[in-house]
Amino acid sequence: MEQQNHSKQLLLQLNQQRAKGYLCDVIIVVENALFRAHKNVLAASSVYFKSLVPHDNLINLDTEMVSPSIFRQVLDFIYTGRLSSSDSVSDHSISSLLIAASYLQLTELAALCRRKLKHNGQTPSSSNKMTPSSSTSPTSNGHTPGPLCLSSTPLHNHQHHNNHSGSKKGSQRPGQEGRLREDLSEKVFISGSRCASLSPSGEGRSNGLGLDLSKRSPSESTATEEVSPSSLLQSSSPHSSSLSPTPTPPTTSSAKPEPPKTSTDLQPRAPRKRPRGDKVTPELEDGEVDGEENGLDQSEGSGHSGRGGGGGGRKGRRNGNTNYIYRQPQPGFEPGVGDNLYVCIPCGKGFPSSEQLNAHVDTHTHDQLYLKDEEEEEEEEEECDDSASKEVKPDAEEPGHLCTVCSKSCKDATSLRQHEKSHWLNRPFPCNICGKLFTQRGTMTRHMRSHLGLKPFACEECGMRFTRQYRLAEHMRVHSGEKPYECQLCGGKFTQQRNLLSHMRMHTSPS
DNA sequence: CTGGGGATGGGGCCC
DNA sequence: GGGGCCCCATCCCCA
Repeated sequence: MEQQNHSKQLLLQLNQQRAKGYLCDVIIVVENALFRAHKNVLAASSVYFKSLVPHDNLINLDTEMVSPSIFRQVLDFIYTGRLSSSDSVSDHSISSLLIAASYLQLTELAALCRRKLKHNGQTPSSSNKMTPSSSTSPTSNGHTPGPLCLSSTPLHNHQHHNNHSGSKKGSQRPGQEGRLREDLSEKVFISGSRCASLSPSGEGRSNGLGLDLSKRSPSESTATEEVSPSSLLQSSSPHSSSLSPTPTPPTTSSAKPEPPKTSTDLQPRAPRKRPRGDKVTPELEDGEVDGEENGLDQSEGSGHSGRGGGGGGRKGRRNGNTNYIYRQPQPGFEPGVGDNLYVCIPCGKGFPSSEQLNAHVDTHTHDQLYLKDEEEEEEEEEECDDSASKEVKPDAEEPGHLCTVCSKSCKDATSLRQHEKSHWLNRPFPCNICGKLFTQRGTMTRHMRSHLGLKPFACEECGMRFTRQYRLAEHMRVHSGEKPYECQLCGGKFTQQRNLLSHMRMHTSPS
């Protein structure tokens, strides 16, 4: 007994889910475009993806090998077994597809392309150099094989992933692992910079994550094919910057040399049973993007944007401390509930399709982005809108470089400018993943790292990793036992200044 | 159950 | 852009 159309129906369902972003657990970045997909499907179709998806939730493809339009066809093929209509599949397109298929080790697609070219009288030789059979496998590290890279290195030897596996099993000392990871992280950053320079727009700005944060107009962003719902949301921002990959070889979110899969893997020898109970790791855990951005996973809480869910979940605690300008869900709206899988972060409205979301996103005016965060700032708002938010004047006439808003004295114009940014109501730097807005690019970049799990700083003692060097230094006192902060009232000593301050509040509080 | 301490994550801000 | 620091929030452990 056999269900005739079982596989066909299954694939159809998967493709429909992909279209909606439902349960998609990986994002493939190709130039300006983001493609959401299912790891299982990719792994089942491509040896290349199979080597990457277990470790990475964000895969950056080499734009020299595959363009967004081509990858779209590739993805369509993976999910349907068919190529696009013939009109769009010219010989040139087929050649490009063949290159992409070879690069991605999609043997069936590559064979299909070769047959097609042969049928059309073309010789696929030029592309054949990348065919799977020629062992041009992408370097397993995911760092692009590139046209000139014909390495047949076994995937497991791949430095990047090898590092991963080694670290998990403790075959490597935590410290060594940490150092290796750090190196890898740096490599990624370097590659990001390099790629930024290759950005066609010329405006490419590396965000330090290997992602080009070049500003793009909403129309540009929304026009991007297959952009994930979350990225669409980000794109809705006037300052939207589509999450564009740097034209580098498949760099992956793995800039993080693969973080431990679970919190327990990070377990320091001891301080705690787990680093943070509320947070497995900041990695882009499977489904995190979907869950948080699409509101699909209600169990995961409201996520970064703080919409819905009442602040539950791992990061709910952050809600009280965040200054989302654009976070309040519409009353009565429950993101991700029912068919409204596409949620607009700014207003919290849900839509059943990306098209409807896109249309809705366009209705947000520029002004909406600059809604005041706090009512008490209303008075300042006028000043800021008139002066600071437009262009902070050099303030050369102010003797002490006084802030026009709070009269704070700054040592020079640069400091003043930076200080005045704190008064700006607009936050020109949006996170492409959760949509949160920041006053400084550096803060946004740091925030993005938390999404992507980039933790360059590793403790050599326990292997625990941090996003900030300062945190690592702070953490090291756990191992050294150093307690440099002493309470002047009771003599209590603390490893961290903030805990001393917390302690001091205990002394000073009425209770 | 509660409060204090230890430890960590994230954002703001300044240098 | 990155480093450093501060602050807030939170979680876990333990007395």
